[in-house]
Amino acid sequence: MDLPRYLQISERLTRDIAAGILRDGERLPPEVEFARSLGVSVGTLRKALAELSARGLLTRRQGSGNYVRRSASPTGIYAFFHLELKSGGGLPGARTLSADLIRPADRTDAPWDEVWRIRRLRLLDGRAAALEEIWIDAANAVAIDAHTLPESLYRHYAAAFGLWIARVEDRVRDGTVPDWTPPDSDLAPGSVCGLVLRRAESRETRMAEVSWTWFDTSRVAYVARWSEAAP
Amino acid sequence: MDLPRYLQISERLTRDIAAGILRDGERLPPEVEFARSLGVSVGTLRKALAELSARGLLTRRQGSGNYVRRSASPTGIYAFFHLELKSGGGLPGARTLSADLIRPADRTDAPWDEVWRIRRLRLLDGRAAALEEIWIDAANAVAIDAHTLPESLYRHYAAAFGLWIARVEDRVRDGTVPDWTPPDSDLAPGSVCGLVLRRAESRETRMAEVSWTWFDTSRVAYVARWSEAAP
DNA sequence: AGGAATTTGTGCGTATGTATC
DNA sequence: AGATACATACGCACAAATTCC
Repeated sequence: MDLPRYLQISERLTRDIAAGILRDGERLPPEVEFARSLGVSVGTLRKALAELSARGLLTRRQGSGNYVRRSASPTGIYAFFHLELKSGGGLPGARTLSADLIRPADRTDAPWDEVWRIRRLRLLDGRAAALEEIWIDAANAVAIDAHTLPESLYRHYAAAFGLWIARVEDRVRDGTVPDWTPPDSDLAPGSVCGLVLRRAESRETRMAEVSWTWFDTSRVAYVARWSEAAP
Repeated sequence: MDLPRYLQISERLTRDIAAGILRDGERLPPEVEFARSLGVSVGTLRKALAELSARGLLTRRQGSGNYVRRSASPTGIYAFFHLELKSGGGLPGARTLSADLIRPADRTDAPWDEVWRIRRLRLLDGRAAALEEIWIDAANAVAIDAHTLPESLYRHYAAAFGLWIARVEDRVRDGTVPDWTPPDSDLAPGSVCGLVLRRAESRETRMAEVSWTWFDTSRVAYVARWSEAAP
């Protein structure tokens, strides 16, 4: 699968930023010169830079230059996991509880006939923070074994099937305690605050659905950050 | 204030979508034809359409056409207003309750010495949905009169002072009922669900701070949407 | 202070590839 | 298979912001 050249460039720059080859605040070469050294037209390079700018990894300043913004960069894998410790951040982790192939015929809003239902305990700094339930369209997935599931499902699916998260919709709403309880966790199921719903799509096909129920609202919060370029 | 032509076009289309002139699912004319009728080049039109697509108001399908997506649409000016009707969408509006110049010395986390405190009732489809409190750094603002405040503070400030929202952080947390009550509204102050905090920045200087307290969680929800390009 | 050089922003046009109908 | 429509890519000219001398 040949990616378009502008995406090849933006991806390479993304890796360079993540790897520290391009440092925070560093200025890229002027566009004409940079484009020539990359062997593409200025327009193509500009489209790649616009990508990075939209992702917040780059600041483009007219008359000045393009500057790397490593600080504002989401950590990639966890970019769409919006639960954080109130004390700030927290390293996300996951522990798989179960993975079953089920037919959710009883739910009227079920998007597919047959799904893999994965239930995980999400951790922040090693401590239980939320319950996670993932539905993956069985028609587009592959056999899943709870014992071999890696911590980062995102990376696993990206590598194995070329899937990626194209769009996400968070919806915080009144919570209801799920009817499945996590084993040996110190969660207090009475203190549910909200529910976040997240969808992963590939092109036009919705392939997965995720929902979180988080507990202990005194410690864990929903935090979302947005960026926009100047008008 | 002369906006670039591609922004003029995207803004006009945004208004047309919000106003219902362009209906959900409707297909726009082919790009060449549309561009000609607008009197711009195809490239300029494409840049406008890319704007709308990034905002989620448009689905662009290669070989097929451009389709309006009203359902998933933040209306541009309201792109950072993340409260919606649970039934989907809802046209945002605002009614100013008060605008005062105060010195919040009592609050230890007050970011500035003197601020304009604007209190507004936010509406969805004309019905009260949330209370909004805005703090604007008085040193960087201009005298404010509650009676002449336009509905869209964002557009007002963008036009008058060249300010824009550069970054936003939403933080949903346990709510406390504000100590100021809205006049003649049918809100039920007992059903507070959460609090959203939003900051507007200009370059590196934080200049404003916004918080919402929304009521009636059976009707209004917090909804956030995200997009990411393929890896 | 001011003007020239540099650098990105906007806008136009065209050719070709690729998905859809 | 052919026509249609969007995606990618190239190149150029001028505007606007910044930087530098």
